[in-house]
Amino acid sequence: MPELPEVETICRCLRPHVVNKRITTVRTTVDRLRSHLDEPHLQAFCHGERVADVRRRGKHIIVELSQCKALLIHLGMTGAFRIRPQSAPFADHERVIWCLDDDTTWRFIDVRRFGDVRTSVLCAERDEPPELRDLGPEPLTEAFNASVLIAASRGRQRPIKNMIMDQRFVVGVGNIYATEALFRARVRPQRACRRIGPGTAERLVACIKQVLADAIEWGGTTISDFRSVDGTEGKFRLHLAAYGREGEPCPRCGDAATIRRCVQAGRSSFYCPQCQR
DNA sequence: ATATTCCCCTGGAAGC
DNA sequence: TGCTTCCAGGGGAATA
Repeated sequence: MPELPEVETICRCLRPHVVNKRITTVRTTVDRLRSHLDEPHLQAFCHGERVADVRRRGKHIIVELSQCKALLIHLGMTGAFRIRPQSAPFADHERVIWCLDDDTTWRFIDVRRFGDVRTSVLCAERDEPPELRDLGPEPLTEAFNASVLIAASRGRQRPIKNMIMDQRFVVGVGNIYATEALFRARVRPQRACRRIGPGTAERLVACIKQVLADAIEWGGTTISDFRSVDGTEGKFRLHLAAYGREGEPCPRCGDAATIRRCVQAGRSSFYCPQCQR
């Protein structure tokens, strides 16, 4: 569900609720999410800790505690957070509950349990957790640029869409924003990445950055599940040009062309056969 | 090494 | 109405 703009939105919304609060207790309601959930370990790890910061790396959320300890949280497809009073009973699909010292609780909700809550230890404050070392550059930084794309494409046969969704190449881009960026850049998702020239690479990189920045402005995209910590929906859905629009006229070509759907790497792609080449 | 396919899980929508 | 099938924003393991 959540890609970079949704995770960024959630981090911004979560921060004021948890930063500088102290964790008193951790409760889990299931044995496992994506990986095993060890309640005693989580409790020992978090007990008495003050939340120093909440930040994002790709689609991962890093909750920094003191002394380089951190929680690594991934939202998977349906993960979300809610802040509720200590007295509120457990609701459906609440998987991990942190009790804070201000009489509130911070709860991780995840219907499909594709999410993940792990503990980690950083080498230094503000450092990258070792578990995330293989991640590619952040798309909204200078480290992600056309030469990186060209270099990663060399000698590769895979479709460009698969490449930009590969978190080792660039982080944070999932199915929706890959689809939208390719539409904006007029690049067909099936195009072999090695067939992307320097000009097209520049255009595509710019479109990836722009679509992610736009989506952050609108608080992300809500198709069905996504909600921020305060329950608000992402408004970027109204600005999707291609995603989910199979059979509709292309926003660029008008009635001259119809958006098509195909399946790549097991996920739906949407594109205009006329203006995306 | 590289590129697909399968699978984890649940619920909502569409089809019959 | 009710049952079945398909589909979903992610990612990692298994497989060609």
